[in-house]
Amino acid sequence: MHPAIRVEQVAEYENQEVSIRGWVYNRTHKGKLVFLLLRDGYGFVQCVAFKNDVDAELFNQLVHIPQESSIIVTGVIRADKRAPGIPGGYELGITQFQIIQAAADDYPMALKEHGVDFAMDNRHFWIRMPSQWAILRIRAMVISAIREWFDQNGFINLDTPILTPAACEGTTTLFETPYFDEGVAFLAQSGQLYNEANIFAFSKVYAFGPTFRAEKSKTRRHLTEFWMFEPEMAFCDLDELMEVGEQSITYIVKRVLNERAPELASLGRDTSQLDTIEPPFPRISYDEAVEMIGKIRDRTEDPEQKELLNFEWGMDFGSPHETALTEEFNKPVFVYGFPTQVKAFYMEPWQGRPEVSKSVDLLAPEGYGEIIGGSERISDPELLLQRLHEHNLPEDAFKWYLELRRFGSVPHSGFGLGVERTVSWICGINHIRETIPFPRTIKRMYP
RNA sequence: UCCUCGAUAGCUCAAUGGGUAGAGCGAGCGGCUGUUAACCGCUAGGUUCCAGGUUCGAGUCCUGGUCGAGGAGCCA
Repeated sequence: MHPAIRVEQVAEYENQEVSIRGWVYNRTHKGKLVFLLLRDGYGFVQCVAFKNDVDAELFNQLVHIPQESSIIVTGVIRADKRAPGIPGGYELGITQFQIIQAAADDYPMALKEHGVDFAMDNRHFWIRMPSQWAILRIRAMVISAIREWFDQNGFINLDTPILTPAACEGTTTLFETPYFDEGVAFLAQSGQLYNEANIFAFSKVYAFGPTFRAEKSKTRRHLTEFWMFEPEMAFCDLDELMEVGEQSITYIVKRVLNERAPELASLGRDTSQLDTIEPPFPRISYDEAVEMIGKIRDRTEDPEQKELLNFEWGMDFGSPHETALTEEFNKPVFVYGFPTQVKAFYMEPWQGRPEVSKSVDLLAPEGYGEIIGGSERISDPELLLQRLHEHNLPEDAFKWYLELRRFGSVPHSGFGLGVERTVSWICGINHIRETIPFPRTIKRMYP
């Protein structure tokens, strides 16, 4: 009896007869020879039949099987350097095959380049193609790795609500939905405030889930629905937070390099850019960053680019600034100590410099931008209340949040890691929309 | 909200100064024993995004609109 195997296991079954269940990704025939490129969800493998080796009816069926038909194919695995596939290098010599369903002959996704609009309209098919399949396999590995690292380092996963009351920051960038007699609920932009409650019961926690932003951002780095991984730690200052950031990011990169090498190779990713990722990451202050941007601007020839790099102390970075900064480093870089005025109300001020907050962003290399944003949180109840008022936030909505500071307040810190931006960077791809199975952007909700 | 660009066969694109709308891929049929998005031959496949205008004649020029893309702003 031959075992049913997964394509990723082919190397273990060399010279054995096996079955593989999957779909016809491509078919090509050359007279008395037919090749099927079969995908089974775990990889892509070439299957071959010679006309003289199989019966005439079977050969005829193979020659005519439509792309995307679901089949079970049986045969002997053999090593062959000519065999394409992921991982490739092995092929199956067909002895039997069974058609589960012969696909219709008008499958829309021809094996060629497609425009953005067409590819996105056919996202439900696009994810079958090797590039998208590889990216999403890497996404899953990134998520597994994040959870592994935090689970192994004393964190507990406690997820936070998606439906939240009016609160946090202004409501202009929140999606709202009717909520029974309460009026409206808002889709969460962050689980942070609830995370802060959780640390006083569990010390180190993380939340992982979707977040929603109704911003009209239309760039390669933005989605309206994206996934964020948010750790929060009691008894933790900004330096310790950065250590957690660099260690967890390094772990993620190493896991992907080890476990998803064929996928990275199929994407054409230059992994030499990732091999060097090791702690410590460079840490530069906002003040130093402003100075660096000024120098970069001074040596920039292109007047348009020069204009984009205009900057003065007190502004928040735009994409051009982040990109210019990260090009100076070959590792992710921490920028810390942003001006209080551009950051959220809950960030702890710098000791002796109240105009600066204990905040930090981690910028990915190669122009991929901010992948982590975090801070040490205000632990003093009086200061927190004052900041709420300064930001014109409703005190009663934050009653529970303020109460946290009255019963066992401690220095604490946390950050949010954007999963899609991290996957974009690791995969080296151009647009964030390819890093999530069904992206939601300002212009698209289908499929 | 602003700037720029685009829409022609199922897909990716071409079409001289305004003069019969084409190619490759995909699909169907046939040929070929090592293909890598194979190759070769044949066949089918069109409301040129929509509405109006100019003209003997509009894919092409003009006006308005729709949809999409890239970027900026925005992104606690």
